[in-house]
Amino acid sequence: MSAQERTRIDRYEPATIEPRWQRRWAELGLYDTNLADDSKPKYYLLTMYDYPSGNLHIGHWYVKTPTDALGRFHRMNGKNVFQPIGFDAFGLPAENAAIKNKIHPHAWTLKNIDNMRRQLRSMGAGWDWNSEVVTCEPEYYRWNQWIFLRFLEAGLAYRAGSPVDWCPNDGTLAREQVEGTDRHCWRCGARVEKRDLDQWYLRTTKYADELLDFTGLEWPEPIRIMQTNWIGRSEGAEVAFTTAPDDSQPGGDGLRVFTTRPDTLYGATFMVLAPEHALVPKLTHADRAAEVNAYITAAGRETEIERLSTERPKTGVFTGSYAINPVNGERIPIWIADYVLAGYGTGAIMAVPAHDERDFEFARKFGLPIRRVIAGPEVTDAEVAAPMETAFVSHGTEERMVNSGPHTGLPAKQGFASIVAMLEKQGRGKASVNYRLRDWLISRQRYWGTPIPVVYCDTDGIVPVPDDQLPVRLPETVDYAGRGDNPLKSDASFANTTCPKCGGPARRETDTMDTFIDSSWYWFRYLSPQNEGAPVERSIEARWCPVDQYTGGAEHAVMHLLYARFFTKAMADLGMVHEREPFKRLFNQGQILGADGERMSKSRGNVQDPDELVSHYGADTVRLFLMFMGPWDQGGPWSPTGIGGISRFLNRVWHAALDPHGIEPGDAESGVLPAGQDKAAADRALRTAAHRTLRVVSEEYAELRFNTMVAHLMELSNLLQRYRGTEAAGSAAWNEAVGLLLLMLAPAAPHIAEELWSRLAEARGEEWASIHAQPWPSVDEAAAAENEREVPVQVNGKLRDRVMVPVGIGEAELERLVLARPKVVAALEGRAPTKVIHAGGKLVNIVVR
RNA sequence: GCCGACGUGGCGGAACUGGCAUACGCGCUCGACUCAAAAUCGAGUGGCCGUGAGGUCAUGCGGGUUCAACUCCCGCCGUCGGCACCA
Repeated sequence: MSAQERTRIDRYEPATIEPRWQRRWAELGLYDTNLADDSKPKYYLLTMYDYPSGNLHIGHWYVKTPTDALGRFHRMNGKNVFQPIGFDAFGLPAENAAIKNKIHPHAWTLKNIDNMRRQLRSMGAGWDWNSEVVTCEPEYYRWNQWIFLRFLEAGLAYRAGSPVDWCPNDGTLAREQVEGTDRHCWRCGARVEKRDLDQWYLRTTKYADELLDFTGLEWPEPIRIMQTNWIGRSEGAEVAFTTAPDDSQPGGDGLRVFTTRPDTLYGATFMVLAPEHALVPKLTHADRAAEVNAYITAAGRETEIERLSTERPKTGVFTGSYAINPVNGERIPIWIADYVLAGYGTGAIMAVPAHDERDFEFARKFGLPIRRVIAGPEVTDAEVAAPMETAFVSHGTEERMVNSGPHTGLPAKQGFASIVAMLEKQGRGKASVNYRLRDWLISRQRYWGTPIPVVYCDTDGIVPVPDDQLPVRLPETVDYAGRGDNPLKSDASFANTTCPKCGGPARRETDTMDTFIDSSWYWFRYLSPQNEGAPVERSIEARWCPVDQYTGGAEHAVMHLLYARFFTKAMADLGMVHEREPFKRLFNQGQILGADGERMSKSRGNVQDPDELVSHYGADTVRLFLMFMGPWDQGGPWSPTGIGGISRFLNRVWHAALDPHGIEPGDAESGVLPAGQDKAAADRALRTAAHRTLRVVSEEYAELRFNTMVAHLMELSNLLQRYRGTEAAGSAAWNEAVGLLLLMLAPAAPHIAEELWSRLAEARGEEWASIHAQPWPSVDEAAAAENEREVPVQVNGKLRDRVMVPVGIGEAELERLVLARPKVVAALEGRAPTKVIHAGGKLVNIVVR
C-alpha cells in the first residue's frame, strides 16, 4: 500500500480493506494447515458442511463466522488449527432442477458450488481450501462404495425384504427420516406409506449399546438424551408361547414375545400379533379369514388415512386360534391389531390388560378378561378380586405379586427375576434386551447419489463389484422420463452389465445410497482428500482425530450425528481408523429467524441477503453482529436496526486507533480527564481495564460465549472513547490498551483488526506481520489487579450504601468503616447489629433484630 | 401423553459455584454541531410515589429455604423443540 493511498483512506471503509486482506491472506497461505507439523498441538475445528443450494443465506454466516472466530482464537493461542470446508453435494434439489430446467445435476451442483465459494470467501474465514471435499465427485463417492463393500464383507450391510417407509416423492426413507404423528417425509412433507421392498440396510443396531455410551464426549445434554431415547434400550425377557392345537391346525408353533414385565406373565389373558406377522395366515381360521384379511388390508392402507388424533381407539380382530401361556398352561386367544408394531421386538405381544394401558383399552373394547397380578401396598385382598377401572402400571419397590402361582406374594421386582429364572430353566424364555433403534435403510430410488456397488446375477445372486472396478460411476447422460423416476433404472447402458464372477449377463443395482452416507465420514476425508489408496490416511487420522470441536444445527441429533458415530465405530472395527468417536466436543448453534420471528423464506419475504449486508456494512460488522445478538445456541430473530450499533462500535475502534487525540469535529466534551483523576491515574485505569478485559474475553472465546465477548470489547472501547482527546490519549498505556483491543478483536473481526494493526506498525516504522499470526496476549496480573474495591452495603438484605475500600482490608476494619457511614446509621435507626455478613469481601450485610 | 429447553425493561440480552438485578447494544427523550437534515458527539432512560435527597415495587404465577434467591426446593401457568401405541 502506498503512503498516498493510506492517507486517502482516513475513514473506515470495509469495502476497500476487506477484499484486499482476503487476497493477501490467500497469497500468503495463512490458513493452509500443515497436517504433518506436530510442533504445535493440533486443533481440528469442523463445521457441518453445506448442501450447495446455490446461495449463501445469513444462516450460513450465523453458523460459520463464530466458528471461524474460535479457530482464529486457537491459532493465536499456539495451536495448529485445521479448518476444512466442503460440500454435501448429492441430493434431491439437483434432480429437481434437472427435471425443471433440463440441466444436468452435476453441472447444476458445480455451478452452485462456484457461486458459494465466492460468497464464502467474503466472510474472511480461515479455511484450508486445499482440503475441500465435494461428495458428488467420483473421487469421493468411490470411497462410499469401497466402505460399503467392506461393511458387506463384515456383515454390517445386508439386503432384506420388509415393509419400508415410502415417500411418493423421495422413495424409501430411513426410520429417522419419517417425522410426526402423521408420519410425513422429513424433506418434502408428503405422507409416508408402507411398501414391501427388498432394500439395503446397515446394521446400526449392532452398535446400539456402544452408541448409548457418551463417556469422554462433551456434548450438549439434550442431544445425548435425544439419542438415548432414539436408541430406546429396554430390558426385559423373551417368552416362548406356543399355539394350541384345535380343529383346524395341530398347534405347537412357537410364538415368541418380548416383554419388559415378565413379572406380569400370569396376567397375560390374550396375545396380539402385528397384522404383518408371518404366522397370521397360518393361524387364521377359515371362518375368520374374511374379517382378518379385511383388517390387514385396512391396516396397510392406514398410514395414508388422515389421522386427526393420536388417541385413536384400538382396533383389532380375533384370528380364531389360541396360544398356551408357558407358566400356567392357560389357553388364551390370539388377536391381530395395528397397535402392535411389526418392526419392534418379535412383532407379537402377550397382552396383560391389568397392567398395561393399551392392553387394558383393547380388552375393555373387545370384552377380554382382565386379571390383576400386581398389587400396590395398600390394596386389600378384596380389592384384588374386584374389577379394575384402570390399568395399574406402577412398578416400584412396594408392589407385590398376586394371582401368580408359586410367585404370589413376592415383591414385583423379585418376581421379575424369579420368573425369568424359571423360564430359562424350562427353556421357555430368557432375559433379553430390545432397542427402538432400527437398522439403517440406505437404499434410495434416485439418480443423484452414490450407486450401490453390487450386481444381480441369475447364477451367482448378489455379487459385489470388485474393488478394481470402483467407482461405479453415474452415467453422464440422464434421461428423466418423469418426475420421481430413478433414471438409472431405465438406463440400459448403466443397468445392464456382466457378472464379475461368471461373466454372464447381470443387472446392476440401480438404487443409490442415502446421502447421509456421505456425511458419515467426510471429516476423515478432509485429512487426505487426494489419497487414492484408501478413504482415510491412517497416520494422519491417528494424529488429527477425533475432531476437537464440531458445530452445527441440532436438527441432526438423531440422524447425521448418530450415523457419524456408527460409521466411526464400524470403520474402527474394520481397521480403517483408530478413533471410535468422531466428535469430542459438540456445539449446537441456534437458528436465525427473520425480523418477524418466523423462519426465513422467500415466500415470506423476510430473508436477509448477506451479500447485501456485506456491501453495506462490511463482513466484520456482519460477523460481529451475529455473535453479539445473543447466546449462540439460542439463535433468534434478525434485528434490522441492531447492526448499526456494531457499525458504530467498529468506527469508534477505528478512530481510537488512528486518531487518539480526537481532531475530528464534534468531540466537544472530550479533552478533560474525569474529575479528580490525573494522567497517572488515567493510565492506570486504562491498563487495568484492558487487562481485565483480556482475562474475561479469553475465557469467553474458549467457552463460545461470543455475545458477552463482544460486549466486553465494547466496554473497553467505550473507555478509550472517554479518554480520547485527553492527556491520557496516545500515552504508552493508551497504546497498550489499543493494541490489546485489536488483538482481542482479531478473531471476530479479522479485517479491521489486521488493517489497524498494519497501520499502527507502519506508523511505528515496524515491519508488517499479520495480526492473525500474533500470539494471544497474556494478562498482566499486576495491571489487572485492583487496589481499591467498591463494596455494597446492605441492611437486612436491602442495599443502603457502597464504600470504596482498599483491597486487602480486614473484616473488622471494614465493619467499623461501614457502621460509621451516615446512610447505614440512618438505616439502623439506633438498633445494634445482630450479625454482620461479609460474603468474602464481596458485600457486607448488616442484620438487625 | 412422555422427554427436554426456556420465561428478566419498549426490544435483543447480561448477572460464572446464591451476594449491588437490568452489563452491552437497539430504540426512545433532551442537548451540542448544522441554514436544515443525516452522520457524529454528550446527557438521560424498569414501574410507581416524591420538587428533592430518597422511598417503594419489580426477574411468568403461588408458596418455601436463607442474613441474602433471576439463581436452590415444592406446586402451577405459558412458549419453543423432540418423540408418537416401542410391549
